[in-house]
Amino acid sequence: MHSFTEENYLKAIYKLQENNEEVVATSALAHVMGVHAPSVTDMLKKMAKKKLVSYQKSKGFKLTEKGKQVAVAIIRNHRLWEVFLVDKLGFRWDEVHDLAEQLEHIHSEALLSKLDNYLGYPKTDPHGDPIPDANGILPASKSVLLSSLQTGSRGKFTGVTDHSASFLSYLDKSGITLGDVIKIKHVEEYDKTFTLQLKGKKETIVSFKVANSLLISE
Amino acid sequence: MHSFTEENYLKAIYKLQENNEEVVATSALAHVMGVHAPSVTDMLKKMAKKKLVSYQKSKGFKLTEKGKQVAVAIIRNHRLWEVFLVDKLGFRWDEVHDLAEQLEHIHSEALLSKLDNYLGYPKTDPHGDPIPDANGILPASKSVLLSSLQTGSRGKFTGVTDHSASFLSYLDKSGITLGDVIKIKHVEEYDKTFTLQLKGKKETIVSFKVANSLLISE
DNA sequence: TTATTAAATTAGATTGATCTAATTTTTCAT
DNA sequence: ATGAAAAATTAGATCAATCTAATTTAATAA
Repeated sequence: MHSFTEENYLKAIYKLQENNEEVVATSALAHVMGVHAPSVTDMLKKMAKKKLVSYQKSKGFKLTEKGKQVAVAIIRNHRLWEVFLVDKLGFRWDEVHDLAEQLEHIHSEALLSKLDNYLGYPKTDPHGDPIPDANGILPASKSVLLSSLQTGSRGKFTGVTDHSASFLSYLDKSGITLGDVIKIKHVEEYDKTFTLQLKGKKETIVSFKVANSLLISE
Repeated sequence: MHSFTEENYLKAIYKLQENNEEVVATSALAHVMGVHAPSVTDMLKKMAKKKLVSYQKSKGFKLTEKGKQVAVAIIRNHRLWEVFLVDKLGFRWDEVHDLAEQLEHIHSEALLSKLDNYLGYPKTDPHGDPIPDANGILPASKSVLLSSLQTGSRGKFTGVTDHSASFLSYLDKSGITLGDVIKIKHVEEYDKTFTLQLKGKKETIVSFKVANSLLISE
């Protein structure tokens, strides 16, 4: 099948494409992969030969349908393993990313389908990210950034855009938990600090940086 | 840490040593690893540099204490994952080997210790093989081959020496299950065919080849 | 004990993934 | 529209793991 390295490239390209549907730049990919640009060029040529990416010299590249399928399958693996690690083994949500990065490369349809069943066909991972189904269909999310909302609006906290352990444990410490209903009490003009009302808790003040990493639904 | 390849070499050397405490031959290791002899020589030099094996040119080699520790840790991983796959995910005992070969290379003390706890600190894997504890201690087994026993003896079926899927599913088909108490009714002089009495079942006849792959305790 | 066979090692190549340094292509601001 | 800066690619090396072919070392059988 594909090497771990190839799979990691595919995942990275997928995530870079997610934002805007544009082609991806060599330098951007090199940056997220933590390698130097010529390594990316080399790898892209190999993957282009396998029809995983469409690539035109010096013009950027994007995943083919086949490449997208592989990327989504790996993301499915990653997120299902994260659910396992948190729900079954008792890891915290800020501990599971690196482990899932290893587990996501286990190649077995049978394993993933049994795991999915064992976990009760979860729809989202511990960070609120949607889990693609076995056919690679990813439910479209209608969430928006808390930072884009105005005073008085309310919604449910359903995901994060920053998955770093430091941000996640900051949220734990602040008592902001996935699924909480949040109401915006006030937005400070000067520095865009948000004052939040969490159901059943006292008011919490968070910076713009934090508000800009929280996804809100409904 | 160590590469998957190195870990697989260590595991293979460990298994070859297990039988007799002698040094291992390059050709034997090449055979079980499915590579050609010069690859083994190269790899051994690398591993000798890392003090994982002691190696004297053209004289064979054996694991150092350090090498043994790594090998046992991988075997622990492998067997714990097999328990997970069978007990939690519902795989059959003849399906789990290849999957566990992938899972055993996940590097995380924390993961393994949580998995061990989640599984209830099992002592043996689904094939009856003992699981080393977190310190790498492997309980000595006192089992013997069924083929070495005489008519009239009885004991509990606690393990196999042939782990192939074909042998395991043959046992399923024949109704011979791990934990069964087996009594030897008769051993045919001519071809060493064994007639067995399984508790609560009718008599079963198995070939010497089969009797020679069943481990009996007590 | 010595010649033959078997096993192990060395030599030299290959493949995948990476690097640095040099070169080419693209972008973009004047 | 053209020249400087940025981005991408090519060229040439390196490292890990493997190979084949050639050579050396060890085992063994007459």
